[in-house]
Amino acid sequence: MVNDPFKALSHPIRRGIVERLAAGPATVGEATAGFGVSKPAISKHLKVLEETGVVQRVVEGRTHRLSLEPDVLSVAADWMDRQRALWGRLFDVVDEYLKEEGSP
Amino acid sequence: MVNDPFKALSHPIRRGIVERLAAGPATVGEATAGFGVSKPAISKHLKVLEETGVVQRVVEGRTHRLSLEPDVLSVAADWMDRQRALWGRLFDVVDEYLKEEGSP
DNA sequence: CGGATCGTTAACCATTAGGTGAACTATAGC
DNA sequence: GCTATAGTTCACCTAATGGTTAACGATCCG
Repeated sequence: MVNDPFKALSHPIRRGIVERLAAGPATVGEATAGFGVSKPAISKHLKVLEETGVVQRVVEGRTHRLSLEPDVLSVAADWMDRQRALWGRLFDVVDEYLKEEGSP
Repeated sequence: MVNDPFKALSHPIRRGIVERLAAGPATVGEATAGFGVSKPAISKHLKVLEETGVVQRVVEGRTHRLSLEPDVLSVAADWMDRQRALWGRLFDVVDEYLKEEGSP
C-alpha cells in the first residue's frame, strides 16, 4: 500500500491524471484518455492515487466518477495542505540558508 | 539517468538529506548519518540527488562537501523555482475547482 | 611508510513498479 | 436475451530501485 504522496506523484501519468481531475471530476475514460498505455496500467495508477487519498472514486452504474475532492473538507484538501506544509518548511529553511550564504 | 525532481524526492532518505543540507552544507558523513543504511546505499541516493541538480558536490581532500546551492543563482534555486511553478499551477487549478464546487 | 578515515565502485540480490494480453464483472441499451 | 461498453482483476514479464558485502582509491596523520 502506497501512502506517500511524493511517491504517488512521482509518475508523470499520475500527475497528468491529477491535473485533469483538477479541471473537474471525470470518468476513468475521460480522465485517462491519451496517455498511450493499456487500461490495466491506468487501473493501477488510479489505485495508487486512490490509496494515497489523492483521488476519490464513486461508482455510477458502469462508469466510475473520479474527483480530487467532492467535499471541500475531505481528503484531497488535507493532502494538499500536508504537501504545502512540507514544501513550505523545506523552502523556508533553504531560503534562509541561501540568504545567509548570499551576504556573509 | 534521473532528471525528474518528483522522482528524486520520492524516497524518504533523499528528502531527509535535502532537509539536512537545507540547514547548511555538510560532508557526506554529516548529511547522511543515522539513516540506518550502508554507505553504498547512501552513495546511490546522493548520485540521484546530484543528477537531478538538487545537490552539488565539491571534493575537499578526502571528504566531499555537499550543498543545495553554494551559488545563489545556480542549480538548486532553479530547481526550486521549477517546483514552485509546477506545484503552483497544480494548486491553482485545484483551488479553482474547489471554489466552483463549493458554491454552485 | 603504515594505518585509519572518507567515500566510491563493482557485483550481486530481492522487491517493487510499470507494462502487457486475456478473461472477467457489471451495467446500458436495443 | 444479446451485445457493446466501462472498468477491473489475473497471470505474467521486464526493468528499475534499493539494499547488501567486498574491494578499492585517495587523503590524512602518527
